[in-house]
Amino acid sequence: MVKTPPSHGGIRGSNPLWVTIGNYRRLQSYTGIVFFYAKLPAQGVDENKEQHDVVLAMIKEINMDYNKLANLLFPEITKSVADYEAHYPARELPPEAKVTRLGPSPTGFIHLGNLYGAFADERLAHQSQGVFILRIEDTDDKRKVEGSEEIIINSLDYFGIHFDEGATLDGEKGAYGPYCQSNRVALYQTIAKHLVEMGCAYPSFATAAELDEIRQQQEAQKLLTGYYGEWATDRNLTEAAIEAKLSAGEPWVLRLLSQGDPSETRQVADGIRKSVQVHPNNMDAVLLKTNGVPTYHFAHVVDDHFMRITHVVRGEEWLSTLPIHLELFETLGWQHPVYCHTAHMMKMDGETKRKLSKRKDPEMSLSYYGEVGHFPEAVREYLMTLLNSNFEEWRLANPALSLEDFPFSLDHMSTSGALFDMNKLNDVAKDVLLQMTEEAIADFLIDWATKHQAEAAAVFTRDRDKLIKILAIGRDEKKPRKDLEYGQQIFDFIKYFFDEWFVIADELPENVDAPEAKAILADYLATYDQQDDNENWFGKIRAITENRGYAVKMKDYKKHPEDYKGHVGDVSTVVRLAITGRRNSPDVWTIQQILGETCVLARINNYLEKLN
RNA sequence: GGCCCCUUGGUCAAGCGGUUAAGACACCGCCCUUUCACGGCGGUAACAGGAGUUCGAGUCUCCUAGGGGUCACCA
Repeated sequence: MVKTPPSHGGIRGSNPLWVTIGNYRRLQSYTGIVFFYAKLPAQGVDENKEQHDVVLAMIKEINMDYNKLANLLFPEITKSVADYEAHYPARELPPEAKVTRLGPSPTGFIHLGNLYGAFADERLAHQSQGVFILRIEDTDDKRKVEGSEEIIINSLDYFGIHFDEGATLDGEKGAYGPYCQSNRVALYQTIAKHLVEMGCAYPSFATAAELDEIRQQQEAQKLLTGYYGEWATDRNLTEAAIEAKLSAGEPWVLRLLSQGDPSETRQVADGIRKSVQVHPNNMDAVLLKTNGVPTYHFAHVVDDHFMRITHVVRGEEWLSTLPIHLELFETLGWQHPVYCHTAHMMKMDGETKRKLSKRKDPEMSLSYYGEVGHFPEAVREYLMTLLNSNFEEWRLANPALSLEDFPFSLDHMSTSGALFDMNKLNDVAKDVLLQMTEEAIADFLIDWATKHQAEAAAVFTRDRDKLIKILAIGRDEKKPRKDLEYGQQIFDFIKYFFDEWFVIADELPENVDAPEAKAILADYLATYDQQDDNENWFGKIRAITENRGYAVKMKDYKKHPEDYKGHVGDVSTVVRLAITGRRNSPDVWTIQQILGETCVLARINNYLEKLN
């Protein structure tokens, strides 16, 4: 049998409601103003004059008690809510300006999914002449990792996410700080004290063992687990009992005295999902932990109110605790921000998809992308294709415009989780790199190698001009080459240009055996001239092809393969193999121009020897 | 298990009651080609299932199923 929530019987909103405290039952407005008061087991209100007077007296008394309790719990707190309202005035911004914030907890780990959300925050704010804030949510000591703030800031900076306000590498910036939650405890406690004064929060001394006991009973009875309703026995603690426990030094947490009725259903507007269905909260959620530091739920509400945040972008895992946040905003009489719950970025795990996990998916870590040298512009471009469904279409129409020119909008965000697709990222990268100059790519590579690829760093730095020439191959044409993706890939792709890493990696083509290859290379050496232009050079290839019985035209070979030893591609592949060590490479003549005569001849001679 | 979110091809996704159900990536084939790449042409491949509303449903309703998330003094 489901028990009726014992602590209320009224309807939330503008209507008053019943609340039970200890042996008393009272009727109050949802902002905490007490109208009537009666001893249990009263089930209704007797409105006769005599009782009314008694009630008024009791109200006076109980209000005194709340103030007394508040002072007992928070003797140090002397400021009022109004003081803070004055200290953090409304922002002076254009009407459409959005104020957003990123609130990472300093665990030192930040992954692609976080970047996805951060990018949305950033676009929303900066596109509307708003403000983008970095707030460090360090309310859990256990999770704190030394130096992780720096990692977070640097990782985001690498991907072009810059903040207007909040924590920075050298101190804090902005008038709504402090921006580390651990430095805002006095503020949280002031609001907490206010809640106690209103009779909307109370100290709870329940130990972990007691909570566990409650949970087990609830499970046995197949009831919803948690500290709520009549299970929340510390709601009934008398003033004397509280005082005794406090002076005995018993640890306590501050809990919300929830007044919600979960049997109701509400639709809440959401920036991304249009509307989500929730049931009002009835959990007496912990507001302040034993150490006086707030939980996320409380800190979020207080901070986003006083930092004057307009839009909260966060993952859909927060949907389930949204009712707690809504109740807090309402109880405090504050307007809540526009919630924007994003879909999770997913990953394939065996046969099924799942949310990205910091523990299981190190390769999703932003630091990983830096290590293998993904270009931030490419990652941003890819992320935007996931962020807004109409972005690819826009990009097709505006290939040269900056990403910042794209009108990002919440309306085009997906509500279902997207699988991260490395393939697509690399494809996007090719186009992005095409828009960059070779110099910019080279400088990025040198910078990347310096940090993550020491052996390449020395060579790239020494041969920067050569590197630029290599990167420039085939980019000027009407149909430019697109084979550059990310640092490590580019390094592997161009290694053969440098003697440090040059090796013969591939086999001869099927149509050519070793003696034949030697003959071809001998012919090639005999007429080799570094001064040849591309046309002359290819004329010589054609001559060798014809003289040795290969088809000069691919078409001829395909028609009558039996008439030839092979085709011109086979001949050039032998030469290519000698010079690059690979069967696949850009135009051989261009490569020779970059390598220089000495190097080309040496490589051919070495290969000839190898063929013996 | 309760509650919430989600569900169009392998992947990302258009679609807002009438379409031959777009496009991109990947894949396959052909063409071009001194290789690769690029490019061109073509192809395989989808509305989770079932009822209902309607002249007509991927689009609206309900149910079912599947996936995901969440149920802490973690965020």
